[in-house]
Amino acid sequence: MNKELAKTYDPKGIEDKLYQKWLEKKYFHAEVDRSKKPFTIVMPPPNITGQLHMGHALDNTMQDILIRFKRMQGYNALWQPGTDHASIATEVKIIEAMRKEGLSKEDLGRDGFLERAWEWKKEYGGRIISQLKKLGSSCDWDRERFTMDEGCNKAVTEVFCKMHEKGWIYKGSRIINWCPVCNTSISDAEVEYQEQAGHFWHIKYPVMDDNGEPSKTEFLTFATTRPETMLGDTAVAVHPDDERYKHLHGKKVMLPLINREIPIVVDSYVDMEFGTGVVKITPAHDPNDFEVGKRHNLPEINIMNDDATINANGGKFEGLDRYEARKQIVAELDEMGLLVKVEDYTHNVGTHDRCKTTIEPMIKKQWFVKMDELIKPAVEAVKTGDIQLIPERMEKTYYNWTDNIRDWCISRQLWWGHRIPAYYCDKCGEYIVSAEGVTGPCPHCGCENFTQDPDTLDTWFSSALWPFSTLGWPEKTEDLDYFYPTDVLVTGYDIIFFWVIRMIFSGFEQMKEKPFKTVLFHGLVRDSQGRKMSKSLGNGIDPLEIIDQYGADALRLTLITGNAPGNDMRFYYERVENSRNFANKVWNASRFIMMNMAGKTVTTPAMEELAPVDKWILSKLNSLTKEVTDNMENFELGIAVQKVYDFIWDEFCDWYIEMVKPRLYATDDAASQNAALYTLKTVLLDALKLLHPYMPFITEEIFCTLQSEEESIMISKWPEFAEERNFPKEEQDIEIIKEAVRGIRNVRTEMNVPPSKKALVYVVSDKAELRSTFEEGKLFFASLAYASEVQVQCDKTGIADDAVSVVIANATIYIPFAELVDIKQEIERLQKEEKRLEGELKRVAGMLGNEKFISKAPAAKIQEEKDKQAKYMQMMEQVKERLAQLSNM
RNA sequence: GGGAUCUUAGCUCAGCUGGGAGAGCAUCUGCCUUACAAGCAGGGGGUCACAGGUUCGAGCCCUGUAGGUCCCACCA
Repeated sequence: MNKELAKTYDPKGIEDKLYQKWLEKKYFHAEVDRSKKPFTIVMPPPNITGQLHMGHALDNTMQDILIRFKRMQGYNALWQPGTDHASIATEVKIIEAMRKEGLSKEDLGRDGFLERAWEWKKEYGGRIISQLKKLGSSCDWDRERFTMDEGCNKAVTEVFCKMHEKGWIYKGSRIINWCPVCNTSISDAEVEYQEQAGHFWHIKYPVMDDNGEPSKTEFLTFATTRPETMLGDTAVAVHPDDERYKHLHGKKVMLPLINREIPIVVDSYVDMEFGTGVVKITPAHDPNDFEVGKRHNLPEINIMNDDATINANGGKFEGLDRYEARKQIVAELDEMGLLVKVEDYTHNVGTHDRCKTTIEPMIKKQWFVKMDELIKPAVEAVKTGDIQLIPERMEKTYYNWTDNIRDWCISRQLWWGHRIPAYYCDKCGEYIVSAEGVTGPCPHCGCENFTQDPDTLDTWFSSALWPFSTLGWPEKTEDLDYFYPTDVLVTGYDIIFFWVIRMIFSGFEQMKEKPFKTVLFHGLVRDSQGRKMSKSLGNGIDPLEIIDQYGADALRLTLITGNAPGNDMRFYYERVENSRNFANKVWNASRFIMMNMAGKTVTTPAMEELAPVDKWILSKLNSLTKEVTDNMENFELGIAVQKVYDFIWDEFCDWYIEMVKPRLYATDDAASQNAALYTLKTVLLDALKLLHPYMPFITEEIFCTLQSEEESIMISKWPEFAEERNFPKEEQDIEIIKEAVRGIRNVRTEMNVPPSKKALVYVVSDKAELRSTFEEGKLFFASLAYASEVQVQCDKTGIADDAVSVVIANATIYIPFAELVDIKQEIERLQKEEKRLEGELKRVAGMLGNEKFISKAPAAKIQEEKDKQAKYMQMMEQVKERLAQLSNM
C-alpha cells in the first residue's frame, strides 16, 4: 500500500493538515441535541496579553483529552473556549508600550486609551488561540467568547445590578490595598507577601503633662517598621491590663513634627508581650489600626497621594516619596532625641502580585461584594460532594479561604474593563445603579446631569460568570438549559481563590446551580531544576518550540504522564524525547502492518482460524480497554495512558508482532496469515483509539491510512469491553509461553561443555515448567507444561553457528549462545528462587492460617491464595529436585 | 502562628480502598535480526527519611522526630 512511508515519524506538516481537516469537518462543533447526553468543559480563558506557556499547554491538554474521550464515547461534547480581557495585566502592558512612544494614559484620554486597548485585543487576542490550535485543542471555535464581548458585558451588568439591589454589592469607605504604581486598589487575593529585610525604629512621643505641655521627662516608647505613617497617627494604644501604662489611661501624647495632641487609647488588640506594649495608631494606613480607630472614633488622616508621595496632611514633608519621607522623618526625630534605637528587622511586606510594588493600605471609597451569605452554598456544595475537587486535599485549601472570607473589593481604578454601572448626580452626588444608564432627573435633587463611576471591575468579576455567561446568560437559552451545569473544570491550584471559588458562588447565586460537577486541578510545570518558569529567570520553555521539534503529540504525552493531579511537575527534554520515540514506535508498528497488508484483502476470520496468540492479544486489548476507560472516567489520565503505552510497546510490539512474524514470513498458510493480519489491524486500530485523546495527530494519520471505512478516528466509537473477545484460556496459555521463552533466554549452561556431552537445561518459573536436554548438539524440549492441564508442544528446535532457535506456537525464538550462562549461576539462581518460594509459602500460610482473613476476605480471594499455595509448593518441589540434579552433574 | 504536602533506584517521579517494590532517563553487556538503532535482548542498582505503634501482614493506616516545598494569616 504505502511502502514509501518514512522510517521515522515526522509530525511536521501532518499536524496542521489534520487540524485543518477537523476544522473543515466541524468535528469540534457542538449544538444542542436532546438525543445525546451533553458533556461540557469551559476553558479557563487565557489572557489576551498571553503567549502560550507550559501551564496553558498542560491545562489544555488535559481538557482536550477529556473532551475527545467523551466525544468518542458518544457524548455531545462541548469545549467552550474564549479569552479574558485581564484588565490590570493588559492595561499595564499597554501603558508600557505607550511609554515607549512617550505617551501616557492621560495623553490619550479614556476613550482614546480604550480604542488603543481594543486594537491591542485585536492584535494579540488571536495569538494565543492560534497557539492553542497547534496543540490540537478540539474546542468549538465557533463559540469563542471574550470576557468583554457584548454578552459578557450584559451578564456583568446584570449581576452587578441584581446584587446591588439585594444589598450584596455596596459602596463603602474602607481600608483597601493600594498599588501606587498601577494606581489602583487591589483585592486581598492579589496581595503577595514577601519577606524583606527592614528596620525596626524605636521612637518615643512625649506625654502631655497636666499643664497641657509636652513633658520633658515622660515619654511613651514604641517601635514601628514604617515611621513615615506617624504623620497620620491619631492615637497611641496600650493594653487595658498593662500595669506599666495604667497611670496614663485617658492622657494624651504630643505627635512630634506635626504637633498634634493625640489620645492614649486602651484596646485589647495590643499585645503586651510584643515590643514595649505600645502601638501607634494610624487608622488611614494600616488595616488593624483602622479597626482600632473605628472602635475609638478616631479621625482617619490620609497622608498620602495615590502615587505614595506625602500629601498636604504631612506638613512640610508634602511631596516627598514615602521612602524619602521616612528617611527625613527618622533623621529629624533623631535630632530631636526622640529616636531611641534602630534594629534590623525582617518582616513580611505586602506587595502587588503583578508589579511587586509594596502596597500601601489606604482608606478609599470602593465597591465591595458582601461575602458572608454568598459563600454559604459554595461551602455546602463541596461539603456534600455536590462539587468534587480532585485531588481531595484541595478541599482544605478551599475551606481555609471560605472560613476566613472577607468582603471582596471589586472596584479598580483602571480603564480597561467593565465600567461600574453607577451614575453620580453632578449636583448632589447621590448615585444610581442601573443597567441601562440613567434617564430622567435625579430622585434626590432633580438634577439631570450624571457622571458614570470612572472605575472598572476586578477582572475576576467577569470570569466568575464565565461558565454561564458563555452559554448565553442572562438570556434563557437552550444552551444553558442543556449544557449547564458543566461537567469538569480543569485548572491550576494557584487560582483556586481567584477564580474557582468565585465561579462556584456566582453559579449558585445566579443560576441556583453549581457551575461544574468536578474540578480537576493540576500543578505547575517547572523547569528541570524545579524552578518556576519565569521571564526574569529566562528559564521558560516555549511549548511551540517543543511542538516544532518533537510534535504536539509528544508534548502532550510528556505533560500528562508521570505526575499526579495537583502536583507540580518538572519538564525534561529527555521525557519529550521518550514520548517522541513512542510516537515513532507506533508509527513503525503500523508501518509493519501496512507493509504486510499490501496487496492483500483482510477478511474477518472464523473464530477457529484465530491462533492462540491472536486470541491472547485480542483478549489483552479487551481488558486494557476496560481498565483504561475506568481510569479515564476517574480522571486518572496519566495512569490510563501509561497502560496504553505499555500495551502497545511491550505486549503488542515486543511480543505479538515478534510471535506473528514466522506466520507471515515463513509459512504460506493463507487462513493463518489472514487471521494474523486481521488481528494486527484490529488490535492496532483499537489501541489507536484508546491513544487518540492523548496523541490525536499520529493516531488520526495512521487510522486514516490503515482503513477506509471511517473518515476520522476522532469521531469513531470508543472501544468497549466485548465478551466475545475475552479469551482467558488463551491469555493464560500465551503468558506461559512468554514465560517459557523468557526462561529459554535465560537458560543456564556451561558454554564449554562439548555438544556431545549431556547437559540438562531446566527452567522453573511461576507459570511454566520447561525441561530440555542439550544432547548431541540439539536442544530438545521434552515438555512445556503448566499445572497439569495445559500442554504446549514445541514445534521445532534448531541450532546454528552462534544461536539456538526454538519455535514455539509458531514463533521462532533465537537464543544467542552469548546469552547462555553457566551452571554455577543456575544453582545460585535456584537457591534464590528457593528462598523466595519459602517466603511466599510463609506469607500465604500466614494469610490462610489467619481466622480473621478467612472469615472476612471474599471467597475468590481465598481461593486465589490457595491456588498460589499449591503452585508454590509444586514449584518448590521442582526447584529442590533440580538442585539435586545439578549438584550431581 | 495555622494548614497542606513531600521524603521510594544515580536523577525525576508513579504506586488507586494495607496482601508478591515500578516507569522514564542514566549505567553495564550483547546485537545495524528483512516495522523501528528514536531500536532489540538482557544485567546491575532500593532495610520505600528516621523511631515507635496498630495488624497474621505496612511504601500505604496512627503517633512522634528530622529535613524540603507550598498555601493562608500576620505583631505594630
